[in-house]
Amino acid sequence: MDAVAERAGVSKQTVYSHFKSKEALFIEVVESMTGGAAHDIGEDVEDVFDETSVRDFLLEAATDQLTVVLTPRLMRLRRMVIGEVERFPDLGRSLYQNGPVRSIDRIARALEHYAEIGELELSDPQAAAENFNWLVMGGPTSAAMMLGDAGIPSPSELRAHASESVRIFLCAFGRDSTL
Amino acid sequence: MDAVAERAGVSKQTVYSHFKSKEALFIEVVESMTGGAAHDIGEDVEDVFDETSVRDFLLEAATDQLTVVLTPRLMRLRRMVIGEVERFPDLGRSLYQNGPVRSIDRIARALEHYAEIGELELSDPQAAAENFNWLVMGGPTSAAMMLGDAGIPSPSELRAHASESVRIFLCAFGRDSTL
DNA sequence: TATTAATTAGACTGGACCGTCTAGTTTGAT
DNA sequence: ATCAAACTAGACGGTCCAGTCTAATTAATA
Repeated sequence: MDAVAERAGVSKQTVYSHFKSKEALFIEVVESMTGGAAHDIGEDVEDVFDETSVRDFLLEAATDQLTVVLTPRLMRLRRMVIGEVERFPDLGRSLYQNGPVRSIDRIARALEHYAEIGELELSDPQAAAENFNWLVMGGPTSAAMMLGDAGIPSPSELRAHASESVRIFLCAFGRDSTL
Repeated sequence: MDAVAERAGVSKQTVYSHFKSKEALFIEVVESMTGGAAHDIGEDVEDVFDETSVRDFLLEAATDQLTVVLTPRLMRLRRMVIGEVERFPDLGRSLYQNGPVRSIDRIARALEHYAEIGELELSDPQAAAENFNWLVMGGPTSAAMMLGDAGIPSPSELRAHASESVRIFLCAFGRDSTL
């Protein structure tokens, strides 16, 4: 807390006048950062399915997500929250909701749309969206979690990975016409 | 360390005679646990590709892996290590090597075999194995990381997830004959 | 039996750090 | 100008905890 005050250019007392305790400050930081990142992703691609093909939509969704999430700031946050999950379960839930769940829901809505117009063949959009999400994010995030910021792949690696993930997904859920 | 000594039924001094410091003990615990889990998985399925179909092999590999890794003990270890990655990067590397890397290598060898006998169509077994691994493990492990032990899916959910993952993978890499 | 090595319980040191308190200063509104 | 509210620097108490030290006990070996 001394370091926080110094970094903020403010006295420790002032920090405590804004936040009841270290725990309260920690919680607000996490909620704000996760909410902010979710907003960043949601803004970039907002319900413009109609104009783009499934493949292009998924590719953009994947690369956006990879580039926003795989940031040293967010990865540090994630590591910290995970390390404290047992002490502060709410933080973990918040991160999970504002992170994966939000992205998956957005993708699920898109998949449902593409299924309706006959470009995809799937019975459970939510499940398919989950599979897509983790196919894209699972490897890179896990590596970044355990290997530190050095484990964050380069932008070109991310693009290649996104494109291969989309290919696999479309093999499983795409109609012949879209392949 | 007091708690460790008490739990071991031993004096604190004795703990310190076996382990130079808390950090040293921590490291040995992590290496031992990760190595042990890797051994468990490797043992169950050991180079018996020839007798089983790709689908059955992948299904068994996926369920084995899910059931071994998604254990409260291992998930707690993983959370702890991730939380300390910046302070102890070696621990993270060790966990990554003995966990994901080992599994992926094993799967890559199998995929190569099945490609040779014409049951799979792939140019890069390592990359395909990575995709399979994270398709299977990404969702469940991430949920367990952030939601705590309560986020560990039930055995039946795991089976369903494994089977769906294999289906998707085979859509992308299977030969028509194997579908 | 005698001697040496290992173990034990528990006190203790030192450092880190959260949160409070004090006394003095700045700011802003009336 | 005045008064209240907010801010500042920094000291301080209290707690937690890693690692050491001590004095006594046990185990093992010659």
